[in-house]
Amino acid sequence: MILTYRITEPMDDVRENVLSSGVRPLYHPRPDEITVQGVLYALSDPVRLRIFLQLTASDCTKNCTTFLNVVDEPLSKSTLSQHFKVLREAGLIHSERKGVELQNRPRCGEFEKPIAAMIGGILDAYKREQKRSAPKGRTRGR
Amino acid sequence: MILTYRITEPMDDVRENVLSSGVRPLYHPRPDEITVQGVLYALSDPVRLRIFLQLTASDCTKNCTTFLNVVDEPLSKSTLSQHFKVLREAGLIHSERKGVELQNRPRCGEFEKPIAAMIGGILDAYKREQKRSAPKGRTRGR
DNA sequence: TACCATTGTTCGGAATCTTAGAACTATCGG
DNA sequence: CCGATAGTTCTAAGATTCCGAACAATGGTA
Repeated sequence: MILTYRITEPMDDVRENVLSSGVRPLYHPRPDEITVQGVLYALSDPVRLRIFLQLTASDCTKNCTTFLNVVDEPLSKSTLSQHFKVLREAGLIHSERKGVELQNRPRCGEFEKPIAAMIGGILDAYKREQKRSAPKGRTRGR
Repeated sequence: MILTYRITEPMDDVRENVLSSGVRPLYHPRPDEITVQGVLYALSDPVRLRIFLQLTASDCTKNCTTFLNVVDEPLSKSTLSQHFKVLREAGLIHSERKGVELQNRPRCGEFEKPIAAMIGGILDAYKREQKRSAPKGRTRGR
């Protein structure tokens, strides 16, 4: 996906300008800065697609750790952190620091019309696909 | 995107089974084998998205060489070949050998409903985005 | 049949991206 | 202040992607 989507600079550069505050501020693009290509790239990864789906499905905000087991093999914290950054900088989710954790929610309400329609189509198709492959003897309850 | 989308085996393995016919047969998934994830991955690359858009825009088939300059920097033949393979194996295009060249066309008519809607949404949003960014002193004609 | 031009594929190495573990920052609760 | 928790950054290993070069298949021409 090339450098087109490297939005943030190395930490050293940041510290120089911000006089060492420690944590990098969270970057969120404006709705009109959200691109088709950026969204497709963000959702082209199975982990990120599932995270985004689950965030849109439930109406509440969720922290990152919630998704450590979003796919079969458990992910490392650092990988997850990276995935959230990609989703955030593509404009798909909003993240807010709340105490020690990060509250993440989808930005569905903010998308411009065509982007909103596109994302709706993606989520819809994905949900149907899931529904079709899942229903094999699901043990109800525990 | 991991090996999930490595559909074809190394050439040596192929030759063993096919008793050295030379060219690998072109793999096309059935419509019901086309996945959301596969499509998103295929279109997450700027080159492939543009190729696909241009194939759907014009109604005719096009060979690979046509797209050597689909983005600013000209691509190499080998890279282009790889991109077409990805689009084909994701189920987005159909390729047919016709003499010395490959005729490529989008498979739009074949997609299952949800996938078709998803792809429609993507292309629509992408077209609008292009339209918005392009209109700066376009020299009409030559 | 031999030869050459054209189109696309495969191979191999360099460049780039992704991942995970370790070290680190920041916040909250005793 | 100390320990526990949640995320981030760094770095090195592993995977992908890209290109040039060599190759394969077809078609035309002699």
